[in-house]
Amino acid sequence: MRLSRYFLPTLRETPREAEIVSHRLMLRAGMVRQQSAGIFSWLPLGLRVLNKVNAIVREEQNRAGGVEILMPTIQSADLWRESGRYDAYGREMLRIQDRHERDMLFGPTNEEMVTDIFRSYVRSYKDLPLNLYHIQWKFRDEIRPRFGTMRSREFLMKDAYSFDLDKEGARHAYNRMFAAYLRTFARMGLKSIPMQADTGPIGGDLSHEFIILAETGESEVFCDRNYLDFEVPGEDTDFESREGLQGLFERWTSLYAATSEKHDAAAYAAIPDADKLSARGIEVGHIFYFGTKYSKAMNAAVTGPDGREHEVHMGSYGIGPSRLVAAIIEASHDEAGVIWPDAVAPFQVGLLNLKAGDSATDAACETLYAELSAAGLDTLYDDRDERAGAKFTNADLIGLPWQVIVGPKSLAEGKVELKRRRTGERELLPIGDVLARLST
RNA sequence: CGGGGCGUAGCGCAGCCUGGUAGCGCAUCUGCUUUGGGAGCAGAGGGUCGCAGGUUCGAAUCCUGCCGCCCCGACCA
Repeated sequence: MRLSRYFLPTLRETPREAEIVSHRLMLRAGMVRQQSAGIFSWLPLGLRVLNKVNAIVREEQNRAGGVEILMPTIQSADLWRESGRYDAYGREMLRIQDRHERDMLFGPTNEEMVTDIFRSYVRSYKDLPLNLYHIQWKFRDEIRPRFGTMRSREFLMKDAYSFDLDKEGARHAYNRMFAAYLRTFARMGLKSIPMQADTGPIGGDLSHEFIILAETGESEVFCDRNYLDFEVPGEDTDFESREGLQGLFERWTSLYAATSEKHDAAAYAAIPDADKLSARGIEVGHIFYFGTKYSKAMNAAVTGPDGREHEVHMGSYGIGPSRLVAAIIEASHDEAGVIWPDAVAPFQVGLLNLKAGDSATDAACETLYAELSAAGLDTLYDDRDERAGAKFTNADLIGLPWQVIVGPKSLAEGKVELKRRRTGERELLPIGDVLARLST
């Protein structure tokens, strides 16, 4: 993409409303625009990141056996009356009426709807297990939205729902998501730690919040430092192996980790001092087993091998991609701007023509731009008629992992400069070596 | 919902107390000069001062009501 033809409205100054660093940088880097309290437009750069995040989420859901669907944002109140949640949900749910004065709502979540889909089609245990997920906009009319897309009213959520014949099956479904979440966040350059979460009326140990550590995180968390060095399950993870995933689950829950709501001071005190970690964190995922709560209320049952009807055991599994974008920035930035992990960077390479209009730098940049693009590297070519300083500042702000800097001085020796955003390291290399260097 | 704060040009702000024809920086446009870390000079454009009432000869400024946004607390992907 040529920057001169792109839409990247970066700001030199920080809009007043932005308090935390991710919100400030998302506004300054021209990623989002707030349209109303907690409601955002996603501008081109922000949308690219959001799509990268979604792609990783989708790949890992699919790998773990999830099947993607897409349910609507607007739901009928009738479904929610069946489960009893229409009255129970409270004012966080945005209630609306259509022209026929039928009660509708902007979905805050989709348990009812997915259960309705399930019960409409699935009759036999032979069709289980099933895990349906979608990535869709949700609306929760938060009392106080804040922190940009970290806590917005309209937000993107990946929500998956598992259906199993019994609790043992549901536990395996849970473990699949557990492993998938560890992989998902790790691929985004984040170290996530599963922490005990409130299980509500069901009880048991089957609810975890996935927390990433960040100074500006919303929750206070306590855990064993050794989690940071735990090995994340690899691509070769066998999601069919009940024993394997159960072992993984047990390993990743063997040490203490809890948010302040579930904090057990005595258990924490038992951790050796050197391993104690008290920090702030951001919840980026939440997985939950809730048994037959909805299948019972909404009559979602299958015939089992015994010839009898069984209400299915369900779980739900959320990830907030629009929050993750902010969370990634919270975890990865410096004074100059964002530092995108390679996997979610809006472009992999920024190509800086320090003297647009100069025939030598223009020609070199055109060649490099064509080569990089042909090699499948997403490249943002800063071909604007701006001063070098403006281009450097802008490139650092939007945080592309690599900067290829083409200026008249080094070009006279046939060289260009390669800068790694994360470390600030620069190296001069022959222009012909750039592609090979970036392809590794 | 309780407490606090803010709405003046695209962004950041001053002006308000003590009413008198709306200003600064950045950005934008034009020209010249500059050209490796958000350039310099000269010029130009851009504002129903959040909205509605009221007081006054006169309101960005004083009064009343409303709307919007932000921060702190209780709730949440």
